[in-house]
Amino acid sequence: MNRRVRQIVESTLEALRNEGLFEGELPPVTLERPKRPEHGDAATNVALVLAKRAARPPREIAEAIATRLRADASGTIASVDVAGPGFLNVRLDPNAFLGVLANVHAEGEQFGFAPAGSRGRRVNVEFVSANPTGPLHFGHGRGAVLGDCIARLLRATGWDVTTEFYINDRGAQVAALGRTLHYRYLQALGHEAVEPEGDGWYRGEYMVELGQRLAREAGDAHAGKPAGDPFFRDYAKDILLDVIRRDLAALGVQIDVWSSERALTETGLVEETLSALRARGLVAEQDGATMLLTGERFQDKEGRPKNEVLVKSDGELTYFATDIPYHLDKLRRGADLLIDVWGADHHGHVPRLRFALECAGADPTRFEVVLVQMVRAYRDGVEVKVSKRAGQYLTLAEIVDEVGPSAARFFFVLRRHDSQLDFDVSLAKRQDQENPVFYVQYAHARCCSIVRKAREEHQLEVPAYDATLARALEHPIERDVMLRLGELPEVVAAAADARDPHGVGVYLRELAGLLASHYTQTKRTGDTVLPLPSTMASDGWRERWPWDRTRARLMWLDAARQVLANALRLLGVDAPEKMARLDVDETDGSTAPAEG
RNA sequence: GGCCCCGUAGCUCAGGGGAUAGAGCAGCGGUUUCCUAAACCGUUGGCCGCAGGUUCGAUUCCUGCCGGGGCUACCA
Repeated sequence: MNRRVRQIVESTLEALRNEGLFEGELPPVTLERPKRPEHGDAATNVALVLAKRAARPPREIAEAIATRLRADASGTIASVDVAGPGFLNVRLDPNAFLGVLANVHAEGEQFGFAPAGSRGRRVNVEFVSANPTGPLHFGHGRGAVLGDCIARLLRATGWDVTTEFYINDRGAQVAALGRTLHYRYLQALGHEAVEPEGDGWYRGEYMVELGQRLAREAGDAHAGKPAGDPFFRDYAKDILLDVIRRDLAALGVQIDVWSSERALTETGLVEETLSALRARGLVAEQDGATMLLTGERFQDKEGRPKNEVLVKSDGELTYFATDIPYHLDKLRRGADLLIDVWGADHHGHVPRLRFALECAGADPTRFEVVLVQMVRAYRDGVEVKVSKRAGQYLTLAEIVDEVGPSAARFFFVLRRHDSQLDFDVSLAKRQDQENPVFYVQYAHARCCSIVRKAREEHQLEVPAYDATLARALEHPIERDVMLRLGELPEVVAAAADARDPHGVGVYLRELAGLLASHYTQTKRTGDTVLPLPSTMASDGWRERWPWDRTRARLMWLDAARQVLANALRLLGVDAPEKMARLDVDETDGSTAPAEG
């Protein structure tokens, strides 16, 4: 609907340009929903933007535009006001926003999304990419959900999306994993075993279990092998990768491609890339290591120019050395754009990798990184502390199990990705309006419930869109809701563009809020969608009941239901048709968190 | 030291060049307890961390400072 208004404004501007009011390109027409209702249904500041170029007062330009908009014959615009410093406040013709219902009904599950089958540009979204050295921890969940939602958003806006997980199955971390398994395996066999030195091993309980499992499966068949034997590394890695797969699946995260770093090194692509860099004179030996020369681009702590290590003095490749060919490989496989979701603790590597890709001949603008800030978990108002040293951490699986995948996903997406997030586990479990997931899901379930009740108790189906019928929608909230429904495409586009689903969550809460207000308000005043029991208790109520309004509202409510479902699907959150009726079984002693 | 993120109502957070800065919770005042849940309506409450700058216009962009968090490996 805003699209139609925008088109009308744009063609108006074009006409005014032809008349010589201003020159050059059309300014971008931004339409916003005014905060104050008296400012109409849509407002634009184009006149203010144009004022300088046209060398005329903004209000004068606004008047010129307004005059033409008022003459528009498409039946979209009801009135136009010039206000304040030169805003154009547009009031829509009722037909225009009632038409939203027609669009929603026509497009159904596709409403808000790019047309199916549109072949867009190809994007590779890589996320999580945790070391296969243990179950995913709580913090990984945020990156996982963010990456998955970015993928969904891009798909919804016409991109051809591949999601990818890069397995760091080579190098120091998996070597430490192998040593750990060796140690725990010997322990499980009852052999004398020496604890690996320092922090070079994984202290988590899961490794004890893994050692016992190996001992159970193979007896002492592997007891003679040295700690560094690849067997231990691979055995542990394979099992833990399966655990990670399960953790992600439980969260509803879809990974299309699992990419092995080890396999990459075996293709020769790493050597190829190194030689290419060497051929360009960008590589040098320094202190026994092979370095990428970065000129003055990067500095160390003391501010001295710093080169980047590619091959360590012990002959091992750094992750940086394999990251370069890995990203080149993703581009070679046909991606027009690479998006990596990284923890914010890696932010220092973004310019380095981009620089290296550029050195290797790739287009650095095709490489984007979304940095996700850290998450803290709170239970009953106190932070859930973890001990990294003891190998104890809050696992993702634990949280998903506790609050369910829908709540986990919604909570991870509640804040912008570049803000730190406090995840209130107690709140995520609550079954009341305080809990934003419950609130939004309940709005959807309530729509379903009313539609269901209409069918079952009143033999009323949701009517097909009908402009005449739609005119029975007179409640002010109904109008607000229709305006908001029409905004879904813009909300989706903006979220996709920002690589951040957070705006969809905000939108959902606002829409759910409007629907809740409508429900409770009408219930209070008695003009509900369906007749209340008290109404039906009186004689002759059927003749007095405004059935057209009921049918109109069913049409309206069903559109709202559809939009809620579509937006929830974008976040991977369930849109239940019924809320499980909770009986009073709250015996876990959880009390409302006292903030303080 | 350098770099990144954040600072908006008592609390949790939206808004990211435009009009009188919003929501939820908490507080206060009312109404209601019947389409699935204690909700609804109204209302109080803000130097948008501070100071400069850019701009016709800054909460929004830039710089500096203050406060909070994080990163700063020949680990990933």
